[in-house]
Amino acid sequence: MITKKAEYAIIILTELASHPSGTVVTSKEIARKRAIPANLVIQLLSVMKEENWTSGTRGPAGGIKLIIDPSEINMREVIEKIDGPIGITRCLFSDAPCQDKTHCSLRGVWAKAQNNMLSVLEGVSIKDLAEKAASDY
Amino acid sequence: MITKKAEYAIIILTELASHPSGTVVTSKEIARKRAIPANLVIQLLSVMKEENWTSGTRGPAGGIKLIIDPSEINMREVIEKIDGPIGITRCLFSDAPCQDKTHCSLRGVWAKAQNNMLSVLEGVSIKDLAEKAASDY
DNA sequence: TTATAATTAACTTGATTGGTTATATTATAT
DNA sequence: ATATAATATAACCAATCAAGTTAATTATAA
Repeated sequence: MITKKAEYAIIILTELASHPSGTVVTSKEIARKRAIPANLVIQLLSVMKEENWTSGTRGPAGGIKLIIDPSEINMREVIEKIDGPIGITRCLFSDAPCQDKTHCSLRGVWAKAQNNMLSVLEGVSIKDLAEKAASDY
Repeated sequence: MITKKAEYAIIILTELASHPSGTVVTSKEIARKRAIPANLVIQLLSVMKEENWTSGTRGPAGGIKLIIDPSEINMREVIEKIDGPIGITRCLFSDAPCQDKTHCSLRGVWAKAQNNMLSVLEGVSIKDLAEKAASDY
C-alpha cells in the first residue's frame, strides 16, 4: 500500500508548486493549510531536501521553496523516495523468480498489473496536480 | 499490498483446478507440493469452503475438491475474499472524498491507477492459471 | 476403535505505519 | 547581542497488520 506519508509528500510538493517560484512558504503554513501534522511536514521536507527537490532558509522570514521544475517530478518518483520501491506483492520485491512453476506464472500477472498501475502514476507530474488544483477553484 | 495469504490461496485453487474434477487432494499434499505452511493451507481452505468454492471430506482417504468452475473465479475475487477490499492507498477505502481540493485531485489518480491494476487481475481466472502451469511442463 | 483428515478458533511474533518527542542548529529582525 | 523563528536530525512509541503457530474438535474409512 502507498503510505499516507507518500501521499502527504505529494501534497506538500503540490502546495510548493502552486506558489510563485522564488517565494518561500513555511512548513507550519503548509501543515496548517493542508491539514498535515506539522512534524510530519518537517520530516518529509528533509527527505525532499536530500533529493534536491527543495531548499530551505532558516530564521525569521525563512521557509521552503521548490528548486526543481515541478513538471520533472512524477507521482511514482515521490512515492518511491518516501516509501521505497513499490511492490503490489512480496513476489515482486525479489529479483529472481521462485522455483515453483505456478508461482512463476503468477509473477507475470503481478508484474503486468503493477506496471499498469505505475504507468498511471508516472504519467502525472507535480505540475499537473498543481494546475488541476488551481483550476478547481 | 496483496498478502502472501492471498497469493497462497490462488496457488491452492490452481492446484485443485489442475486435478481431474471429482478427485480429492489432501491439504498436506497441497502444502508439500506447493511449499506452503500446512497450517496456512488449512486456514485458507476454511475461507474457500465458506465461499462454496471447495468441499472437504474428512477421515482417511478424505481431502478437498473444487466444486466451482475454475473459469468462474478470477484473481481479484480470491484476493478480496482473503485480504478484504483492495486499496492501493488509504484514501480509496473511504467512500467519501475528503475536503481538501488537492487531495481530491489525487483521488482520481489513485482510482485510475488501481483500476488499471485490477482489470489485469480480473482478467485472469484460476482456469487460466492452471492451464498455463500445465503448459509450462 | 483407531488412525487419519478436515474444521475451527485462539494465539504469538515480528514488521510496518503513522505519528510524537526531544534536541540541535541556523539566520535574522530588533 | 540576543531572543526568536525557522529548519534539521534522530530517537522513540502505540496501534495495527501480516504471517505463521498451536490446540482442540469433529467426522469417517478401514
